[in-house]
Amino acid sequence: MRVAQLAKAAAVSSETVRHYTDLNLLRPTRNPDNGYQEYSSTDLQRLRFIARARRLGFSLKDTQQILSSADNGHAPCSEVRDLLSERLTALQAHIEECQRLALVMQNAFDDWAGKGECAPDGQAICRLIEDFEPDIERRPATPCPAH
Amino acid sequence: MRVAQLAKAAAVSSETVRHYTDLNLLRPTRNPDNGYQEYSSTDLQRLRFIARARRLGFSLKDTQQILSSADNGHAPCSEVRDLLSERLTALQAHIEECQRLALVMQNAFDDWAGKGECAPDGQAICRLIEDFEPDIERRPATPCPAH
DNA sequence: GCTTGACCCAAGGGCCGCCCCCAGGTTTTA
DNA sequence: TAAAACCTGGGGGCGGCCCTTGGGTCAAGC
Repeated sequence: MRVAQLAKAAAVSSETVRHYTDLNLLRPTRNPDNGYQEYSSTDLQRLRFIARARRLGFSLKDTQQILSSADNGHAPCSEVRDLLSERLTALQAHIEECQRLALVMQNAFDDWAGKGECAPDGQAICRLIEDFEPDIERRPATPCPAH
Repeated sequence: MRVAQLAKAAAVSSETVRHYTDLNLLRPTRNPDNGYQEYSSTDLQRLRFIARARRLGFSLKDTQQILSSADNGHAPCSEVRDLLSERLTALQAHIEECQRLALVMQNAFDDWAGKGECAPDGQAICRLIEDFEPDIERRPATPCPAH
């Protein structure tokens, strides 16, 4: 199969396929006539595996490690279990971090409901923010997306 | 003040100060003798403002926009409120996404508790992952960190 | 046979918010 | 006076792709 076919079969983008190929997660052969990448059904299996692993919260690096374990003939299953539990713990910490931030934001929002506009006086930038100082907060270890 | 002093006064790193300076969020003058950056108390105010805004979940781009509003003599407060509510909504969506993922991971973990090792047979990579397909899942709009 | 459009390639930059390194100049401290 | 601590600009790196540039290739319709 070629890039687009493989991508479609695993419901990812062609760029993703190329990216994984660059990372050596997929190992296509070359069509000597035109230089195109030729993917096998093994590649499809690997790609689907990667997609599932990512859905389970593994990083690409995790997946790389798991795959190379398997490539070397080791059963990666206990490794996978350990990794998953690590990732789950980290994810839960991340969620709590985000929830704390959401609380801070909600509090700020509520506090501000009654305050009026601040005129720019050449001193203050925006009192809504300047006057707000949340309870002692630590930097999130895993930053929450501000997007 | 110089970089390190300013950084300390706002409890951020010198690199962060330099980064914000590159982004034109801070506007130091130059000491003509040695070419060092000289920050004013206004810069300190701006830096503290930025730090607070970030603690409230705003992105640097948001903050840039708010500051330039203020620079242009507009009171950014209503803008700030709107942005905050947008960011809060996005954050809540992100949290829910992460919670769904955590559930999937937890289910996977529980499901796997009873399964044994899978021997590498040249076909399966890791049945634990390959056999697992979570309930119909969509790609997270805001990806959760797998680290 | 020729165009059109869909596909393919490699290489590189962009996103975000910094952190870290380099190689060299300056200032502060002991 | 020497060491330690600071400063400069420029560049690369993180993750996981996405997008662009500037080509080459291929299938289908006229």
